[in-house]
Amino acid sequence: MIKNKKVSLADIAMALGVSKTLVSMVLNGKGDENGISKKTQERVMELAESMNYKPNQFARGLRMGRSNTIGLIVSDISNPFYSRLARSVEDAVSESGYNLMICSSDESEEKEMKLLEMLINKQVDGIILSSTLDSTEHIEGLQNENFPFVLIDRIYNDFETNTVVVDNKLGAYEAVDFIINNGHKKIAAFVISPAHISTQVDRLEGYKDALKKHSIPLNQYYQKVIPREEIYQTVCQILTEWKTDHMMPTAIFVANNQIAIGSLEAIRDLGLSIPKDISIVSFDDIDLFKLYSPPITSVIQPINSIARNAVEILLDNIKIKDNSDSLIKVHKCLQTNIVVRNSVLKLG
Amino acid sequence: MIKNKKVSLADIAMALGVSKTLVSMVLNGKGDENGISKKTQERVMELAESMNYKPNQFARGLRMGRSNTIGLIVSDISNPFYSRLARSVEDAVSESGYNLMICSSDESEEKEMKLLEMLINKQVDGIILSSTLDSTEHIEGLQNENFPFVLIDRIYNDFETNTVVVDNKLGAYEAVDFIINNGHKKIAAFVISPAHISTQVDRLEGYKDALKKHSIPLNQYYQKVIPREEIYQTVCQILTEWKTDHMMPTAIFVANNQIAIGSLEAIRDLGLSIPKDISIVSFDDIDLFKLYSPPITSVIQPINSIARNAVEILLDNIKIKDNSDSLIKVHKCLQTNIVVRNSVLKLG
DNA sequence: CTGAAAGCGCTTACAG
DNA sequence: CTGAAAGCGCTTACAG
Repeated sequence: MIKNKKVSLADIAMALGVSKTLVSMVLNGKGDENGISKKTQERVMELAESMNYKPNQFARGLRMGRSNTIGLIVSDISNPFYSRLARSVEDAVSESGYNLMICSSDESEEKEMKLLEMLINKQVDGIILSSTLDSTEHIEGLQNENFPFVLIDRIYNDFETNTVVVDNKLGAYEAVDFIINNGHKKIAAFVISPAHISTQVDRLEGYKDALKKHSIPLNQYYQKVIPREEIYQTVCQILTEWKTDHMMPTAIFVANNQIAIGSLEAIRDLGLSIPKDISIVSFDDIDLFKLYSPPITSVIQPINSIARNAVEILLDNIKIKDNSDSLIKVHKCLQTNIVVRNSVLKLG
Repeated sequence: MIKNKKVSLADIAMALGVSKTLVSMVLNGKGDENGISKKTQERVMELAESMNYKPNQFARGLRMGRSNTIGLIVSDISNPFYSRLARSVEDAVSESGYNLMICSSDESEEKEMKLLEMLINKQVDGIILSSTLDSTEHIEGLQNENFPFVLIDRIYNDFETNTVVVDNKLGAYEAVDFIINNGHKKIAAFVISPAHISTQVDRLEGYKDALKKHSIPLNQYYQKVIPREEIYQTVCQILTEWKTDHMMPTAIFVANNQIAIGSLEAIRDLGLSIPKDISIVSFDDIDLFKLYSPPITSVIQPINSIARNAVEILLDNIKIKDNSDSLIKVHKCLQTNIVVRNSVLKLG
């Protein structure tokens, strides 16, 4: 039975004929260190239990300045990558007795800043952020105020803070290297807008590195930024353009699951067949890839590990802040894995 | 620039040489009704702005007894149906100035009860709940205490409260009717565990109704509850069993997207082809269905509308509670749509 | 071993 | 038109 009638510390103290101080100490596990007799402690515990006492979180937060809540900002919680990430963060965080507030920034810098402000205003104890911001100005602000946070998924080269990422460059490199090793030379890359996001920049870098290593000349014409609002249409356009120009690549490296979905649709609707007409490898693994025909080769991110690491670092930082030691910045760079399926044609 | 240095009402009052009362009134838009001069109001507003004043939410919450936060409990935020729902709820709620706390119950009754307690303890102003609970005991508890909440997706027949659902029975009926109209007679139904959940019960009802209407005898052997922990294995087993028994149905109605994914995989791995060997229609539309070959016919739920309705009802209830009028229970039953693709074979 | 008291920052009767 | 004061429920020095 869930009770709503609010029982307060005072009620318990009153009923027991002791002070609120004593009750508070006992309930917070500070009975022993304050030398409260075992008997008294037991009486307090029992009564609190039987009265179904729950400390008022507002009073507690007001007094202690902490909420036991952490915030998570991602671009869109309905994107399967982020919803899984959120799920892992939720689990990790709640194991440590924290609650989670999940927000979607919609890739809008303005919205993200509002969200950041809102979370801080709600006095979350820390934030895990996959930022859409182009400049680090606001994030540096957080840092200067010693506010605990960790950047995941997307980071900034020129700015030192807590980060948990995947080796996007290497992951992309391996994917494209795999394509090349299957005999391909005309390989395109699709990156999603906004193209300044580090994941997209790094994956494009990895793509270029792989081509370079195999002495395949880079071709701007094969590097496309797909606007996230109209993926399908844009890919159709590009494909048609390539076709009329007689410049159709034999393979495409897709840097993100959303572009992959739109591309798969476009490729199918234009009557192209994978991998006969065009090979494809995508970043991010989603259910669809395993079940598509043919199954799509893709680069898997260790989502759970990203979440666990981020939470661990954040919680450490929150604790350190409590002790007012100085914060040490930590970086985690996790490895991706390539799952080979049947979307790349063996050439020659 | 995000400021962390906390500016309080007292700081503003002090700086302006007025009382906290006045500042509080002005900032809460009660300046006019308390006859504060326009000039004073302006001075307060300006200073608050320039000092970047943000009211302390704990103090506010403690004093007013509300958090401006609402809770959402679903079984799993990483399930695409729920992640989209959560996203819509997030949008709707934030338009009204509320924040959202999303939690996953993992279909565990125990976890759900803890989550419920936690949210109430955090004093969320209301809860939107897709409950996994078999009995309504705890939910009735909430109701008795006049705590604002609305049940979505999953409901209870024997218990009157706010609900927003989809017409699961009709949706399933239409799907199965569609299958029958394509000439099928041996039609199986897959439902996910726990089978007591209203969505699964209702969809199975709809399936039965359709068969009855067309005078097709019901066959227990074709009605399967698939345990959510091992969907793929179970479906493989069932399919093999049907095959050896020479009882293979010509079509399957799948009551949930998770079973659909596992079933598609099982069907493929057993070398069966859709729709030649077996036809399939699923509830819930996910990206996969559109892109699968063949594309899967499915029943679409109006996710955004479910979310919007639930939020509207909840917020109304929260307001009513503030006015301490009595709460009126409202029920919304939304219609599903069937998207016909190519997963059902035309027989005869 | 235990308690009285202050104070976190806000809102809201109440008083003038 | 405006302010002094109480109180929401907690934790934590401080005192004994």
